[in-house]
Amino acid sequence: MTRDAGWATSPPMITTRFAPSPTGRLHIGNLRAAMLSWLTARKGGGCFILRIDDTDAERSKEEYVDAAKADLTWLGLEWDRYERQSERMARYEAVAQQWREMGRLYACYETPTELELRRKRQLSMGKPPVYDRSALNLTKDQIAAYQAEGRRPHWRFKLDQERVEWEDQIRGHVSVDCASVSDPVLIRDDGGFLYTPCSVVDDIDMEVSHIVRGEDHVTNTATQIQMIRSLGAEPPTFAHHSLLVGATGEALSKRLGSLSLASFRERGVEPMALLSLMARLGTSDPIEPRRERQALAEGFDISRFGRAPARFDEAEIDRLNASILHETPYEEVANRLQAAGVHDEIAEQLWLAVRGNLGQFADIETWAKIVAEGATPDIAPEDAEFIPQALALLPEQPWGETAWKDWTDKVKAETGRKGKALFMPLRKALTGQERGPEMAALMPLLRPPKG
RNA sequence: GCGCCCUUCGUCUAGUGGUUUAGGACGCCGCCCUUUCACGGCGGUAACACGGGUUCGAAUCCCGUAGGGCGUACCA
Repeated sequence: MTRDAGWATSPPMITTRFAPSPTGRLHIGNLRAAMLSWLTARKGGGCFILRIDDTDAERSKEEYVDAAKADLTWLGLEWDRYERQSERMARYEAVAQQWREMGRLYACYETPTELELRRKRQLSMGKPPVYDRSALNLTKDQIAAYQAEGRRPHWRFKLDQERVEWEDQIRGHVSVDCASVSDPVLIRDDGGFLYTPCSVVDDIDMEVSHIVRGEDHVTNTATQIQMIRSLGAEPPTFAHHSLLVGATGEALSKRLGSLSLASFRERGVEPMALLSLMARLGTSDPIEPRRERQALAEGFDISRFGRAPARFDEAEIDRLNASILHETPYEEVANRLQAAGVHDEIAEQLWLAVRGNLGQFADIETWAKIVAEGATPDIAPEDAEFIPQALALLPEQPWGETAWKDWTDKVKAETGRKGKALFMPLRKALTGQERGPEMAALMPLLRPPKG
């Protein structure tokens, strides 16, 4: 598929896809693949496909399909097109038949146990555990015997024993020798299609131009390129990103449960904190807190990602989360404040006074409560006499902009206290907290403490 | 076991033989702001995994060692 300059007056449309299998919740590793695919499409004004890889009827669950959509929607990673592989079985069947006719797909009768044994034997002899293609040499009688036994065949794609090479947008020049790769099983003995053929057929049919996925697919890519070419199509552009590892460098697969997107949501993480990290982690570009998805797409360049595994540190999320909150204007959270039960009359003032001290949005509730009900004062033993004395000097309500200064000036004059010894006890008496917003800004919203 | 990939400040990384006293971001530390903490602003600290080569000269090239990731499925 070569394009001449005259025809390609506009750049070719970029199409990417994210293809999760609904066998579990989406986790942070999935997000990396989804996010990079989404950004690749969005940056070029292209098309992002959400494709549910649900060909395995046994393990796929509808609840996970819904959950994946909910997770992506929560993050704002909207898709332009939605596909389900389970609805395309007839198409895969047709391609399989085409491959059979071409002699590229052949029936095998080994059981999983037999294959396992054979691999072990090869390993113990110091040989790579590559399928030996013995099914290709089966006689008619042997096949008949297997069938009489009730064995159903599984089907393998016959690889050309050649070196497959491509220019990967992240990994550079990649070369895989297919002579050292087993012919991939495409169809199981129960007739079910595996991931590989469906993916290949879909990517061709849906005109996917850029496949962005984890490096665990690098070897697959070689076999997929052969399949794509066997169908007369041109392989798309590939970008295989490194996988994430934990904060201490351990493989992330061990703790994916605690790293589900749902768990981040439940913990009160802002979607943009997650996206800000994922869009830049692994590049040398600064990981900046962003509130706009499009801003992330504009500075995005897939080729800036490195090949080394990147550490995912949850503390980074918390920092980004806080920074994002600190600079979020009132208009963007007005609805959420209302939902949190903050009175409209004070919502904006409260937000502007308190946002700089929030680690997560829900922290606003603490301050809303203090403002609405008054705080339970926190009085250190050494301030037991000082606080009642100071409270007696509190100005008349309503407290205005100068209330804090008026009060502290007065208390200072009466008691001779100054500096931290003056301000900290007053802060703790009024808010019950030892850290918090600028008191001058907060005081007009406060009321005298309880008790 | 074998194959592929990776290893620069605590973290993400720039760097493709001299322009490097190895750059940036985050963290950390300090200072400033605030007659308090936090928030914010400014500045500083800090690294080429190890061992051999090649070269006038190596973070950069080669070999080896160690460590890590991935693959080697009738998973994706």
